[in-house]
Amino acid sequence: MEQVGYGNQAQNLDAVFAALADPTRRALLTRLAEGEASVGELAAPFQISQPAVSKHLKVLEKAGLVERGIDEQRRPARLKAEPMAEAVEWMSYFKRFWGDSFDQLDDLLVKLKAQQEENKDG
Amino acid sequence: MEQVGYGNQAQNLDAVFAALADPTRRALLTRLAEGEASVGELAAPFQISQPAVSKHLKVLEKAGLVERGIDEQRRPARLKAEPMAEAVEWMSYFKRFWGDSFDQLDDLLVKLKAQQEENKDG
DNA sequence: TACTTCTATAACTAATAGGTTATGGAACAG
DNA sequence: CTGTTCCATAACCTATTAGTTATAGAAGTA
Repeated sequence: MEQVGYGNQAQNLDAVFAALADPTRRALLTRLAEGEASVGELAAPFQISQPAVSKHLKVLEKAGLVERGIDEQRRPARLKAEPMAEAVEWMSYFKRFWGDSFDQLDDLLVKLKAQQEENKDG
Repeated sequence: MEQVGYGNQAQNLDAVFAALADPTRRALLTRLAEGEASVGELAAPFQISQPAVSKHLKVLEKAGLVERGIDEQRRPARLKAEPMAEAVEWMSYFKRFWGDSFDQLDDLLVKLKAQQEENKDG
């Protein structure tokens, strides 16, 4: 049984929003959007120590935003963006307070989906 | 110390994501979506002290998510959701990673629309 | 084996966050 | 004025965060 509103996802939302609240971590995610990278590769552009990057990666990992792999000595990090969808979903509750842009995206996707259905039928 | 310039947008994203990382603050925003409320009204349902709520409101205010008014002795809080749009915009860069197939995108859409309907009904 | 590379972890520090109680001030009610 | 209501702020405590340096271990290389 779930209550309406927050509760089940709240804990993960805590972790996701907190992870995104740090500019270095956001930059790491942006870098990872280009492809997986080792700790060393991630640390290089930021001029903070390697242990600091390892810590950031751990925060991202706990939020579910990053997965780690094994490649010889390396432990490459890989982006996992799904938790962002939950964050966006939570914020979508408020979209009527910030205007139509979200609605427009929504409309566009509905139209595209409808076209897909048309193609299936025809 | 910062090495590579994070801009004003980044600073605001820091504040917005950090503000959203607390479940009490998210609950306050959800409450404010129903309309403006005084500090006392906001504090009542949560079992934390009034000064704690005042602090949370200050965090939300600095993130631009809340505005304060004046009504006799009261200082009602009012939702301002625009900064959420910036947060969503930032995350939209990663949309391709949480579903590049239309079916997955459609799943998200269905969830969002379901919430929308809930809001209309509730 | 010995050395180098890559990363994690421990130990420490300084700052911030989230909570408390106490208190004071501003705005109404009498 | 007196008292009450509403709220902000101060002072304080504890836990967490973000960084550091030092070190150890695992894996590849000579």
